[in-house]
Amino acid sequence: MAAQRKEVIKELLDTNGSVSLNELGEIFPNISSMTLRRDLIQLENNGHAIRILGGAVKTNNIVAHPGEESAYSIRESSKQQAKQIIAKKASSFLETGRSIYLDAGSTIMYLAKLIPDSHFSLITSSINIAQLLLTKKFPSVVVLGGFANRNTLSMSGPLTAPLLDSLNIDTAFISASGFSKDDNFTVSNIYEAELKTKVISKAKKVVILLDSSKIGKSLPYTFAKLSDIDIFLTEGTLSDDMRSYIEEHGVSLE
Amino acid sequence: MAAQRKEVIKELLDTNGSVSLNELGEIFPNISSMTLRRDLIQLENNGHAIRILGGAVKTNNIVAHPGEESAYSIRESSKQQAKQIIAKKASSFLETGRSIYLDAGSTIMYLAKLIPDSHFSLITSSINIAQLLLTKKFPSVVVLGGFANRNTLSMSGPLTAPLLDSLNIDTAFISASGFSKDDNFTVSNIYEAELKTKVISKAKKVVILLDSSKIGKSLPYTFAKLSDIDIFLTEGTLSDDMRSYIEEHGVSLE
DNA sequence: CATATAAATGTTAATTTGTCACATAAAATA
DNA sequence: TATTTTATGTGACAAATTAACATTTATATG
Repeated sequence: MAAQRKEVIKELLDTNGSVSLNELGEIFPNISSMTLRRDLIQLENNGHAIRILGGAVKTNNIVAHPGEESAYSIRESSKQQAKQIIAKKASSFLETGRSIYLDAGSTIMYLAKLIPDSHFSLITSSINIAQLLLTKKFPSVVVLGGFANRNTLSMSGPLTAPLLDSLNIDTAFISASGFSKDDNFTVSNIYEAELKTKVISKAKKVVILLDSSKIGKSLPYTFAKLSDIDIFLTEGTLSDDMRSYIEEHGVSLE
Repeated sequence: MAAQRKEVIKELLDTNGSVSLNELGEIFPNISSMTLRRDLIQLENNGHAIRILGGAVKTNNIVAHPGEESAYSIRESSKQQAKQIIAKKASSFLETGRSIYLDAGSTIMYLAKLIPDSHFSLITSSINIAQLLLTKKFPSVVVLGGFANRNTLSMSGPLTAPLLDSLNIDTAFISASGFSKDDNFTVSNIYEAELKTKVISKAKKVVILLDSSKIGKSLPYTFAKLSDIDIFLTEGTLSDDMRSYIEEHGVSLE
């Protein structure tokens, strides 16, 4: 079947960076070269590849996030939508020419996708986000090094802090795993908490992105109190109680 | 003159994103198409372009696979096997418990795939390799931060060096874009050259991985001389001349 | 300065790759 | 079932690329 064949070709492109028509001919012995050629033409038209003599090579096509392709439960997909809404709100705080910190996390990933291809100085500790940002032409991208965490695909720990010392941050977009009245912004990993704290202390403006499912939750490590941040973005409707609590602390809530 | 012509072609590539041989033929009416072709081949070898049917396109339009310059060319895809052979050889130098540096580059990517899921301390400047390593359960992974390069998907530059100061390296696996008698190990990017030099100076044992197509080529920046390295891995058969030259310098050749 | 050597360029034929137009088969739709 | 639409196959032809060799131009070097 055609669609399946194209999937295989796309995967080959992803893993090897390129495919030759000869290879394809060996993989699909009873498909004519003309058809394989046409497959590549399609991939080229879709922007997945560009054809070169004898085959094709992959273009700016990134596998953005873990599980992007796979089917989501309705519940999960509604979260995705929430994250996109939040990312959209956050994008209005982007200013060309500024130095911007992008935290790890899928909400921030959506924001990263919305960043226009223009002259920003982008700083991130996330491997995935770095990879996405590098598909753009203009922004400069600095990746914070350090110990890499398998779960978050981001760096933190003692090696990371020194790098930050020589960087200035205009706006930091930060995510959290929990927000509660008692503990405010929390995560489950102490190194990531330390990093976020440090970034927040350096940033002129701090924007928190938090989907409403995380509100009311508390995890082991607090990295910031309400007074440390400037803008709180979420998608749902908060209780009046929570809303006034946040705004009382001088935080702009959207 | 040749150099000037290549400059013009490079500019054309930069401004238009692509050039066709027909265009070039009109711009340089008294230069044979063969020569123009050879110019494009050079640009491809230097990583500035990739050739397509009838011309070439700029590489920055294409996003990267780990690796050096011409990793995208179909003509290189035949080298994948060579790279795997080299990676296989290199894997015999892996020792559990050691601190290992993995350079950026597709040959090293193959090596990364061969690393057993066990307790290594792995250090890398490559985003792709980091991502691959993080799929394993046991090794600890440190990513070097710094300015990210769109083409190689790896970090280098002034922010990167300080991170290395606090790390020890038992064995460093390094790739190069060229090796020649005159210049020894070369790459096309000065920051990457600096990083490799620094890594080599810190490593107790240095293993170079180089597929034979790169032998005899020279790029702008030398990052190491033969005397700096311990083991030279390649797949093809070298000329007796080259072989003895390498071994005379006390380098183990496999 | 002359000559040897290397590097760059030109020429051509053979080979490879690509395109086009049309035929056929398969799938979708009415 | 008939009718479109879509996907695939075929082969002749055009175009681009390669490879091998010839020629020119630059560069050493005695």
